[in-house]
Amino acid sequence: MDQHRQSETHQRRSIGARKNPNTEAAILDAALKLLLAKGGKGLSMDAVAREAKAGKATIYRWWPTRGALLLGVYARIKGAHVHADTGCIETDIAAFFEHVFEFWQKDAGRVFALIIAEAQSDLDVAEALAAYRSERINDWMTVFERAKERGELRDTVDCKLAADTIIATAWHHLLTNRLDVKGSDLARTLAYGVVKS
Amino acid sequence: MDQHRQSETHQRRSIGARKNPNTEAAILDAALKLLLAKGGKGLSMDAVAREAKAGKATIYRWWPTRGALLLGVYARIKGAHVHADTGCIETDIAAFFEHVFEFWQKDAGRVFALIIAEAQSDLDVAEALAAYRSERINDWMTVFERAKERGELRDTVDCKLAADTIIATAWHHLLTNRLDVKGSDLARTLAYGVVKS
DNA sequence: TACCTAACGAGACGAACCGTTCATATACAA
DNA sequence: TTGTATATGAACGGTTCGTCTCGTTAGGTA
Repeated sequence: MDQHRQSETHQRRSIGARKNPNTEAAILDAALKLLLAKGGKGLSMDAVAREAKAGKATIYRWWPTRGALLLGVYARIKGAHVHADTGCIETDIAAFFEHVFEFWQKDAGRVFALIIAEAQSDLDVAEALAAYRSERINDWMTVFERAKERGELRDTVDCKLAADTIIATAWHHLLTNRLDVKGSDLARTLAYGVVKS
Repeated sequence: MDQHRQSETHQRRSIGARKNPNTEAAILDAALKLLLAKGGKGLSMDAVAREAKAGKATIYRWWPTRGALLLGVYARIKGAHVHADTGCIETDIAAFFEHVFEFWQKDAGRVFALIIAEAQSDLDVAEALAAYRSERINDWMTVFERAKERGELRDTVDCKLAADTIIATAWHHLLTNRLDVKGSDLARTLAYGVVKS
């Protein structure tokens, strides 16, 4: 019968007046799969709907733009940021680069790079990215202020600018596809600068 | 008559077996105009063709992808890079940031940001951007090596990494829409790092 | 229980965009 | 003058976009 046909092809259906977590998972999985298989331009709403066997209205309901979908994918695969506290700011920075570059070398890097790209032409993504970036800056500011309190840093250091430079370096290596550098080299440059004492 | 109709609506036509410079100018102007008026997503090949009153085949012949068109627009409005040589690396860096941020605050910044974005999903643009970036890195490496020779820098400084950090900082401020910072503040952080002597 | 509301898959719809094809117009060479 | 090569613009089929409708499912509420 007709009412059985769809149940035979695939089972996922409405589970009532609430979001179906299976549907959400299927859509985000499909988006990530397409993204990795066909690159950023392979991620179209139509293709995701086909791949996930979902209705387009369902996708647009939860992720109204392509950028929102990208943010959803990244949130799904992202773990919590943990900052090492080795008592030495240089090794803290080095550990951060090693950790984030390794994480980005799996699928997450391509997703995050596309989010930065999308932010250049989608104001909502830009705002979400700015908020996320602000959190990361604050994380690093506390690390720097801790280091300053224990007398490791020069008193004139602007902690916010220092934090910003670290994030800038990380993003830059992601965007230019150079995630294979040694974190310790980057850390040395950022910790000591260039000018002789 | 039919063969006169098109000549009446607009005059630009083939000038034989060579590129029509008027057409090139009209297309690049149209692309820039759309880009500034409607943002990155307003720049479609169709819209450019309409705005420039040109055939799409003409556009695709000279700029086979959207990214190539972006590169063409940027090349058209970009001036030559000149590096100050004040004898002090910190003020050289500060002058660079002031100069490039001012340049980017006019239309060029939006164009270059979109090129970086496009490079995340277009391999050709990524290669062109890498080549361009490589030139800028080399510029800065010579500046740093000059400073090292006159004894201004620590001997252990990696000039390439230092150059990379400057470009990273500039890009980051562009991508996060913060071109209104003081170049001297950025220069101080990059020149002296954070760690006490 | 009976009704209301909301999520879901499917796909139709017009608009816009993509990349290509084709016919024509022009310059240059033989 | 005639032939060839290239630039140019209009048109075409296919894809994507974002919205909408439809029938179905199931939780929440009275």
